[in-house]
Amino acid sequence: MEAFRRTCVEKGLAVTHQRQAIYRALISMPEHPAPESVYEVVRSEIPTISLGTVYKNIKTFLNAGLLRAVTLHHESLRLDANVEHHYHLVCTRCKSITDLPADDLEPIQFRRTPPRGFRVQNYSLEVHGLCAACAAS
Amino acid sequence: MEAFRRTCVEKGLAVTHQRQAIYRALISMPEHPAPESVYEVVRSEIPTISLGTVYKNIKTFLNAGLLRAVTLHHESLRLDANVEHHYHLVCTRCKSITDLPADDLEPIQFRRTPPRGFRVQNYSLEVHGLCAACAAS
DNA sequence: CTATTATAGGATAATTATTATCGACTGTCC
DNA sequence: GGACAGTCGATAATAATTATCCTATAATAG
Repeated sequence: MEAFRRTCVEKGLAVTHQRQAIYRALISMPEHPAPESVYEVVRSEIPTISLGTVYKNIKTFLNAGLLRAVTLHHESLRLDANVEHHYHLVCTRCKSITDLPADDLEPIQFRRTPPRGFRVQNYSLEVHGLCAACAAS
Repeated sequence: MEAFRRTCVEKGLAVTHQRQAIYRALISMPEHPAPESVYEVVRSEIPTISLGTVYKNIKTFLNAGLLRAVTLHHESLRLDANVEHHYHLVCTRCKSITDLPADDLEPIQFRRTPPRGFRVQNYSLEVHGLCAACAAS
């Protein structure tokens, strides 16, 4: 929480009551919540907060690196007609996706059994970075 | 394309003009398009097709396993306040997400340099399967 | 080959998630 | 303590997706 305040100051962000409540809610929620759920939690502390404020600050926190999105592609469904096992190269700048053959990487190996009785079916891996075009600029 | 027709018959899906055009568009698009882009391409072949039909059939294809979505979480932004490097266990049934410490897996190793001048920044890995609760039922 | 029927398509409205706008308010800095 | 920029809350607007409903067409039996 102290680190949060420090980062806000560094980035020139006002440390408001609402921002602190939103951030506190986020770190208390390990279930990777959607903005709507964060709103529910924050509202129990600040009943007058608006959903727009929650969205705005989540976006602010994402830009400040205080927070991460689980996927880079939540804005729209992206499709893959190649149902063979393979991975993806994703450009963090232009969001383009290209295929990466599975055997370009060493196979994924668990060091211990997955926790909490999770029954593994398969896995997906995205390599993030800059595509050639974006790296050039 | 023959395999497509066979799968349709197996799953009791009518092999319509529109479905074939949509599927043909999909396999011709390696850029992992959004439904809107697929619609644009199909429309050049069937100008009267409706966007709703494209959406409906994409969903049908996903259910039939003819197609895959790049991410399981496109319907809404999912947040992660833990900015340390770690992975995710994702339940394919209830879509719940739990953290998996990075050192539960052997480190990811490239066998060859990534293609197309891609400059790697980091990577994200999701292990898909059934959580304990969903596996029980 | 034609009739029948279930399924699918097209047009459109509705819903959901997210973003923008704008006047009022409040941290921050002097 | 007051000025100013940045933030908030309310609300409207937009974007993505889904549902509805009536018509058209693919599958299939005869």
